[in-house]
Amino acid sequence: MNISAASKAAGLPAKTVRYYADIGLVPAPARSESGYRSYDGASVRKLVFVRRAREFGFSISECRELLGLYEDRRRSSADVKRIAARRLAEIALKQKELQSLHDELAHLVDACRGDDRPDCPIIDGLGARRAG
Amino acid sequence: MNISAASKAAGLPAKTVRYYADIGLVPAPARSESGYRSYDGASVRKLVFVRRAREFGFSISECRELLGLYEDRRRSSADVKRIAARRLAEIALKQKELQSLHDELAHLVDACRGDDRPDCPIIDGLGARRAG
DNA sequence: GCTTGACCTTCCAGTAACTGGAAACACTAT
DNA sequence: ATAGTGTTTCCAGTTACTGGAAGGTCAAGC
Repeated sequence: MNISAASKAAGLPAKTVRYYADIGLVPAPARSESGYRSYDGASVRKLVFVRRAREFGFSISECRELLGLYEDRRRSSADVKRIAARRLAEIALKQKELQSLHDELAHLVDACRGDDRPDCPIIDGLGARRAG
Repeated sequence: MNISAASKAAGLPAKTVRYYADIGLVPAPARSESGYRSYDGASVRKLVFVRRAREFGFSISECRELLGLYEDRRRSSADVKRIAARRLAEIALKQKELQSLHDELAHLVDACRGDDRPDCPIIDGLGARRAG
């Protein structure tokens, strides 16, 4: 399996597949005689795992941790749950921030007539923070 | 007003204030005889404007646009509203993504006993995408 | 006048996680 | 033989800063 087949199977760009091996996130693949990278099912499964974890917003360094646990037959669920719960808390926080951002900006957009006149509550609203 | 006073007034690190002038986002400030940057109220107002816009998630390039409109006495509300509405749509999309991410990860965390046993729904759930 | 310390300057490098592109080699089909 | 596609390495660029080194400036205290 050359890199483009593996990258298609994993759902990642070939560049990214190379990159993940370069930084040691996944093991460097075997090479053909001519130097082509050669992938098997196990490598692809790891790449899928990493892609999924990245989609969940885990950082590369968290992916390293998770991948370690993924490969370790003796890992406890507790370790994994700890990392996932931390990530979940970050997501919840991000959601709250995004919500207040949305509300504030939506308020400004609503207050803006959107016509040709220079008077604009959005610009005014960006100029100074209101209480809250 | 030296840079640290201006940066405090604007609510930005001094490094960032320098950076914004370096990339031409705000005009380069006047200099004292000894080469110190010297800020006035107008520069500070612009910096506050940029800080606020950045807090709203506008990119530097969008800030450039908005700042241009902010400074242009003849700008129409429509221009500003268009940029803000686009940003609002992006925020809404991000919110939806974050929500499904949250739900899926929360589901996995709930399904995990979090004990010492190696059986772990989170790890399993990262390995393959379920329908949905 | 001299020192101390805070503040200022420029410049270079690093961060996260890739992505784009050039130059050159390998493989396949015609 | 040649064309076209796939692959390799390596370097640079992206975004929006941030950290740090080396050195100049200013005000206060002795």
